[in-house]
Amino acid sequence: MDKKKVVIGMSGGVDSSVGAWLLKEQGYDVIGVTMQIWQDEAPEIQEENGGCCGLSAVDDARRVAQQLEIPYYVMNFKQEFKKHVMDYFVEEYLHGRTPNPCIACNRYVKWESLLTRSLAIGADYIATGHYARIEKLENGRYALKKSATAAKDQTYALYNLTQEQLSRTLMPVGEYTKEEIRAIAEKIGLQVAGKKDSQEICFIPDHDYARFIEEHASQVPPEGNFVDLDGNILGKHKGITHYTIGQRKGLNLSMGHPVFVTAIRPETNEVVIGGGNDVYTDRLRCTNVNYMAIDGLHGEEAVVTAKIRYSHKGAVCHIREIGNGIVECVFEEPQRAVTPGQAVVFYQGDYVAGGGTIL
RNA sequence: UGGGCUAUCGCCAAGCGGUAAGGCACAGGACUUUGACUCCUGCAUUACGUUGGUUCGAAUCCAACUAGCCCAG
Repeated sequence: MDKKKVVIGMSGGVDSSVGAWLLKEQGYDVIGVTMQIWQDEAPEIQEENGGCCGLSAVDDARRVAQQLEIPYYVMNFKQEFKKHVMDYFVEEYLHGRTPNPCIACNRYVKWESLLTRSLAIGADYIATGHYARIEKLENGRYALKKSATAAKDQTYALYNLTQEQLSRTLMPVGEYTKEEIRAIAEKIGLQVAGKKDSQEICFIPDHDYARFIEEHASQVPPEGNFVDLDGNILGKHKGITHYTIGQRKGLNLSMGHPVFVTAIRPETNEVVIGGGNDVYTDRLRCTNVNYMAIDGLHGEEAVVTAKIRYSHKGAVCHIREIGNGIVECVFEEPQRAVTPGQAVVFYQGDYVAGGGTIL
């Protein structure tokens, strides 16, 4: 009757800390691990970030592990992170797309790399402090289910996990609300109870991602023209890496009414500008689809609720395969700022049916 | 160089003798485990092309000057 061994990724934040405690309460043999992913050693900067990737983390996480009396290790995943998250991030922007680094980090670093190494040291599962639940459905597939708190649901950023990964993952905080988690943290005396939630891209603390791209790309796209939908030149832009679909701020265009980026054209180095209504579309196509609750569409059309960004409330749409692994998604109501590079995630009820990368 | 018009915040633009609207842009903040969006706040040194004049008082009336535009050439 050996206890099941689980490795939990600890960021030093409230969620993963309480998650570790919950697992221990549930009778698991818990091992705490913090993933070293990008930090250079600049503690003072890191203090600002908590949560998912803030590796200021290490000290906090170690302290929590000591308090919970569980073994604790730091694992170095800098190479994996650089390749799958940072390089990908830069490359996407250079092609005029808008990446979601958290999704890539989840699948390739937090899961793929951490799971592999955890299994290697004899673990049965890995766990994280994400607000999501995992269930094995009647059809035999594993699927993410929205967390108990809709407001904190994090299934969107996890849609890309594989069946194998899901089958070996535990998400202990998914059954609770953020308030309950903080309450537990206080009850068991964790110092991180009041730590602020993380936000912004973790590896660009100053939020100046355009500069980050300049520093990490061999060459960056030059200045170019802002053009309207008819092709008229409206002004100069600073390089396509500075923009994303739906963006309003920073364009420095005074048209008398608000204007937004409606398209980015890497081929001509143009950024297309339009009014508020021009940024709505009722359809999109996506690729690299990962199926979760279902194993595919099998040529059938399906009606799902789709989220096109982390904070999107979700909208009803019809999806169908159109060949080459591409899925077309037609919304019943036009959606604002469908953005290439971002993820579209399909939900059937509270379950993640699948998702893909917007083209 | 003959006739006419216009000059107000970075851009557009109210104001028509009584003590500088508004929109856009911009800045700061809030929201947010991606980028955005959205929301809140701020944003014309007696300052309204310049110099004088008339008025208790002018961005608002007058004159000259300067600049730009339009018609005539």
